[in-house]
Amino acid sequence: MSKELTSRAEDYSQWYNDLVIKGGLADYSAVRGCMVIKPYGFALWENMRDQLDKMFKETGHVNAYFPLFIPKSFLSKEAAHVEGFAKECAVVTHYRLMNDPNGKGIVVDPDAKLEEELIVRPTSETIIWNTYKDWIQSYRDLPLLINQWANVVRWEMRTRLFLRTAEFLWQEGHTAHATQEEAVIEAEKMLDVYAEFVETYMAVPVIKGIKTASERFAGAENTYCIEALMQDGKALQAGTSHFLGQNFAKAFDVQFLNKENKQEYVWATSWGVSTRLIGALIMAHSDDQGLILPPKIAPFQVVIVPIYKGEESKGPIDAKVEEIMASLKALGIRVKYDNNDNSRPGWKFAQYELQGVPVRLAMGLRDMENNVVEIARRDTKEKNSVSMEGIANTVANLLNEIQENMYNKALAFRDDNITPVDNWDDFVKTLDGKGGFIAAHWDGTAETEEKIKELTKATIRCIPLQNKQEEGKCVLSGNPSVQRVLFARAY
RNA sequence: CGGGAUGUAGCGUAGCCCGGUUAUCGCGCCUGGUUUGGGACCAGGAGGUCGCAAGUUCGAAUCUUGCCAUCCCGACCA
Repeated sequence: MSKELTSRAEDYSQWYNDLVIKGGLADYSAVRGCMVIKPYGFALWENMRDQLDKMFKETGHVNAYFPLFIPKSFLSKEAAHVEGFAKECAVVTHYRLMNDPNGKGIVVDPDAKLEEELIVRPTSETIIWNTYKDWIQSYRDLPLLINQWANVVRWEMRTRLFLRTAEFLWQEGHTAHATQEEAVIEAEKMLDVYAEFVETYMAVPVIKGIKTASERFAGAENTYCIEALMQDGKALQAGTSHFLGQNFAKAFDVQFLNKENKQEYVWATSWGVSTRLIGALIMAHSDDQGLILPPKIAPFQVVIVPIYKGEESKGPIDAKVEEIMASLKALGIRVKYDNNDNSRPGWKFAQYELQGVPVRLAMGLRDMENNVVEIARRDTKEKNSVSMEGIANTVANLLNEIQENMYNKALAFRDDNITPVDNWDDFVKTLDGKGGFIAAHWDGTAETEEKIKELTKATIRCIPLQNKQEEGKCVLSGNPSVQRVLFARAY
């Protein structure tokens, strides 16, 4: 394993790649644009997934699974939807291979052409709504609140580990409701679930808002989002929740009989977060020594490193550590004991810092004699000798403190990087210098939005929910505006 | 798909301009030993279609042409 990590200041992209690869989370694979999520990275994802899944179930949702393949004709039933996704779909055209009759190797059997091509799902709205059509007849069948954990494929031109891979893991919730009001409430509720998860568990502060028409999901009436800020001043869309209106219900003819015995189209939502969240986690917290993972979702919350002095010290140290392990596990703390004799303590210290393990304990003969243990926290890199008395509680309290500290630090950074701006010069200067979110007046037109994007690469990340209404002039056009919106360059 | 760059061992690289024994070095890996409080040391060892193909040449990692792949910057996007 390589020691050298590119520094954040030197090359931010390379720093990020190094964190992912050398931190042991994932790697590029043999397939262009696809990544291998390694066991350590997948353990992180599992912790995130399990917590989200719990929150979905607490809000009344159930899990199901729909096919990977979507008949081509389904995708084209909703006009905006196909428009948005057509350019990035992988297509299955054949179902069989054969030996190359002209030589060596294997070729696609031309006789095995599919009558209708299958699309590898870029998202599952169409196949799901085609199914819902059969599941929904009456208002008594509503609401239908289903989530699926799945992989999807979007054939992106340029990929980045976790942030944008050709295939990614995610969850997608798809709900059907009897009324518009109920569907809107659902979309907003799930946005709240996402925000709570990202802030409480990932320690990444987010801004809840709605997307402008041009940034909206293909086929949605309204897209809610949570936006996070990365350490390089760029924004990252961390999750979205869509109010789909009756668009998919109409496209797939999903009607129900209401209490008045009248046919109505159902109202829909969809919402999703993906492995991209791991990218957000990395870029929000890490430093030049490596990853810094929040205790609530870290694969290991604590690693214990023994400091041996000759063969004879191993037995006693191992025995003492077993004691500590038992007391930590009794409090539900995820702990790893690394008494691998092939690497030395210094190597292990550096390695676990690179991997972002929140707390490290080091136990040697010297500590045992004094009934203490060395405790080091990853977020601040502070090291202390603490008493073995009540060590489990000491660790548990420290884990909570780290979680809180990580959030507060990220929050302070985020808040310092929301800059109100009132004229075009400052807008450009702020964007090129400080970066971050810019709170500026916008005249509400797609033309201005597009123009700003062309000029600066900044997009409207969102119009914050419960946004303060105030009179102002658009930062570009000078036309009247009723509120500030958040601009930023984004991933 | 446009602009730029790069392909040499698992990873990172030297050599290429100016063709010439057995392709350089570091990390990692294997064996044995000594070690262990911040990325250990000694000794020995294994590992290569020099991205692929064709051409020039007595001779190609090196020159020429074509192809392929990857990365970065755009466009696109969770």
